[in-house]
Amino acid sequence: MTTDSKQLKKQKLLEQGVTLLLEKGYHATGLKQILDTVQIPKGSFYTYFDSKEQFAAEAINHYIEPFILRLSAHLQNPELDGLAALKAYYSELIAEVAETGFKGGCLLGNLMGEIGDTSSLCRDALLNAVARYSDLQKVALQRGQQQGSVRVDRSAQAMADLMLNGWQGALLRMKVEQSVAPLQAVCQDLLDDYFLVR
Amino acid sequence: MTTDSKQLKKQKLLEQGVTLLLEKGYHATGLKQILDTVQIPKGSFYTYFDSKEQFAAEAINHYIEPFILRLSAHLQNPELDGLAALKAYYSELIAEVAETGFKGGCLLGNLMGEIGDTSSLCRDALLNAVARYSDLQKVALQRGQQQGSVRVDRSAQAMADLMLNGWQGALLRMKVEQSVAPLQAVCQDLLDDYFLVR
DNA sequence: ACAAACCAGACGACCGGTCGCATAATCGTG
DNA sequence: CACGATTATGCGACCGGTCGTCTGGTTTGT
Repeated sequence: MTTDSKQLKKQKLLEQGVTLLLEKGYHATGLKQILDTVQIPKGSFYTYFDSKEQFAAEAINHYIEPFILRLSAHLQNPELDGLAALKAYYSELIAEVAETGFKGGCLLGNLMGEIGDTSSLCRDALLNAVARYSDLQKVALQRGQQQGSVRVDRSAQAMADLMLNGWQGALLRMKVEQSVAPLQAVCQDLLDDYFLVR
Repeated sequence: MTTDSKQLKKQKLLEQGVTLLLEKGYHATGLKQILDTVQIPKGSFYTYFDSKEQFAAEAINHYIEPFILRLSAHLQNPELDGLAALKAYYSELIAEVAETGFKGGCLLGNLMGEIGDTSSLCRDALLNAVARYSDLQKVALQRGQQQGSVRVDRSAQAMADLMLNGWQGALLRMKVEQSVAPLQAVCQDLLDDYFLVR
């Protein structure tokens, strides 16, 4: 098999892996199920990945990339200041999750809860992904501070972390309440009030 | 077997169940493991519970009770106003989790993430538990509002939800960062700043 | 013809759940 | 009260299924 098509199959595995991990979690997702849907024989799995655990770690990185790109895109929109970019980004996310029926939530949050303290491999991947994501939000807030829309008596990093934590908690609530209301609430509380200049 | 000793064994099952569910999650915890540690034969499990799922639902209720009692206790301390009671309560939780090595986090949060959108039985239990817990925090904040320490331009319920969501998100961060810093940060951001009167 | 890559199937372990047998408790009868 | 018959209960062994992982025969490419 060519190196190209191998990478392509690996990509497909990760893509489907993200979907299933997001839908059912780590332990409830079988490798067989992932392999079947992308038509890759079970015996071949270990030519792509060392183990299920390492597969999940790669899936984590594969998952976060689009989110970073999308937030970056909003940040490069010259019409939006830092805070407005964040608002636009989260509005988009809320609209999307409403369409998909409140399923899944965030893979990062789900795996942090399920295996964040039992799989060191995944913990490292999660740490890295969260750090990159958090940094980007920090940048957005920093810009907002420079532009005068975001308060400066709290560090951008602290506000980014609060936003991220509140969002993760709201995603959990969304799951059980089957509603985007918690997501809207946290965005409103933080982006439309707490983060504003006094 | 007497009804009394049966209830006692059921209690033991729930106790150990909570411990293991908290430590490893729903799907990674086997009934056998729970039953072995409390010396109850596997065949007897279904005289206590209808299924693993229903067992988890009961474990959820069994888990949240002590937290409600503890927060209630702080609220009944006449020396503390509503906000101070919340601060004292969360300080206690942080101190405890630091001693236990950042393991587990919150059973409610973990199960919301793992099975909150796949097990309707557990979802109902989670909804109920979260509602009771959230209500109690709302009461604390309401009292703080009456006593003049908590801002009144936001509803106590909204602030209670924000606190709860931020706390859950911080617990996830704690797991992967192996540190109580996220917990302290969210408490400080909300209880020492955002919730204060302007 | 040979090496490398691939993959079917098997492996042992464990899952949640069931079932029939052994034991215990209750009852009927002398 | 004694004792066999009958019912109720407890539980170890087992069910079909799935798990993640490994191995060795087969295919592929050179």
